[in-house]
Amino acid sequence: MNMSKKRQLLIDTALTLFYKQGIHAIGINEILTTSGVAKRTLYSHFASKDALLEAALETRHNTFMAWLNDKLDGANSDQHTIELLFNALASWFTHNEPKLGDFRGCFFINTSAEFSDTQCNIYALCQQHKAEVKTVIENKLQGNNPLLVDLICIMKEGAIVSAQVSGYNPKHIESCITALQGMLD
Amino acid sequence: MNMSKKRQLLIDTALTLFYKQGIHAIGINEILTTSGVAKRTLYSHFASKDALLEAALETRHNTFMAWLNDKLDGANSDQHTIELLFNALASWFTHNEPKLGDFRGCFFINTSAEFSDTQCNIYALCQQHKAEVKTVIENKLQGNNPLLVDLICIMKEGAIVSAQVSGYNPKHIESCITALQGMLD
DNA sequence: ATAAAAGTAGACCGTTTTGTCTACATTTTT
DNA sequence: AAAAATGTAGACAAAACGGTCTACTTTTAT
Repeated sequence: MNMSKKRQLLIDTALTLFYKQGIHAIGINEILTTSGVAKRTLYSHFASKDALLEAALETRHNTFMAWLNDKLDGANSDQHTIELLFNALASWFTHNEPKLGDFRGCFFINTSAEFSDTQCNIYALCQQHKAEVKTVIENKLQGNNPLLVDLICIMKEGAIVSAQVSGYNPKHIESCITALQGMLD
Repeated sequence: MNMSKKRQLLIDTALTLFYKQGIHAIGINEILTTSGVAKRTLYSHFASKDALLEAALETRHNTFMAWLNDKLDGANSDQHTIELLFNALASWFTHNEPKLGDFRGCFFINTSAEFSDTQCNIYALCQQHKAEVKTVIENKLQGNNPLLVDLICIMKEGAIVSAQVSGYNPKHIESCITALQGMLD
């Protein structure tokens, strides 16, 4: 059965460990001992480690999209949307978003960094995630302004990576908000 | 001897493979067979795989800084500096910068993604690299405008990551240049 | 109730991992 | 020229890797 409790436990455990430690740094056995599930069970649910990773990416995607939609909900102007978005990111960076877990960059960016084959399914899932996030932002904005959408997304990625590598800096978030809102006039 | 030809060959080979495939995805043995060097030789030069990686990060840092300085050289205005920077990035993304090798994101961002311990030396090297790049950009700009510097760096990271995950899009580069130049007034 | 099906546990397998060791070649010093 | 130090080669080792297999338990369907 696909909705097995163990199956979901495996996905959740894998996601947590993959996100926290990196994919190649985590072995199947560590996922099994952490979750308390047997190896045979894992391989009855998933064909391979990669298949488990794909399921984890899907789960993370759903979690993130729900979180993002929630955060952007109720915006009454583009100015407001930009503020909500980057304040949500700041909250994530400072480990105040329990739904997303302790911040260690973007799971999809990190995963892309570990997979060199841009043709593989895992890479495609990372791309898709980014495309869907962009669509959500696009739809939240009132006017049709592709340049603004691109900039918001680029600055979002830049803010995530900077927070991960160089550490969180509230000034960066403020800079992004100020710069983007300055483009609305 | 530290300047051994074999030593440098090992670093260069490791850098190429690590950058192209990811660090945990490449084993010591692959570096050895590719370079044609013996294992014992590697471990007389480097204490561990991590030590080799540190040397590779250092080499990459020097290469990148030389490339960046070269690209930004001769700018006669902040407007010009921004243009030179982002056009250089675009050229990198499209594999037209032989000094930097085939583009697969930023080696330091990718490396950070694979190492979870933010206290380890490897992470520190990634941070240092980003700080030094920021300093170079800062010094190229005429006025003292911390907000502008932060934004340039954030958009630079965002552009790199977007090009890696979602693919290169010339419009993104143009958007960055336009937005940043719009802030100079 | 019983039979079939699905889930579970963990020993096991071949490969690959990082790193060591012995034996030999080359270079440097005296 | 001889001796000491350094560099090189590749077999080797212990552990960890992803993945399979046999035996057993639990759930589901009739």
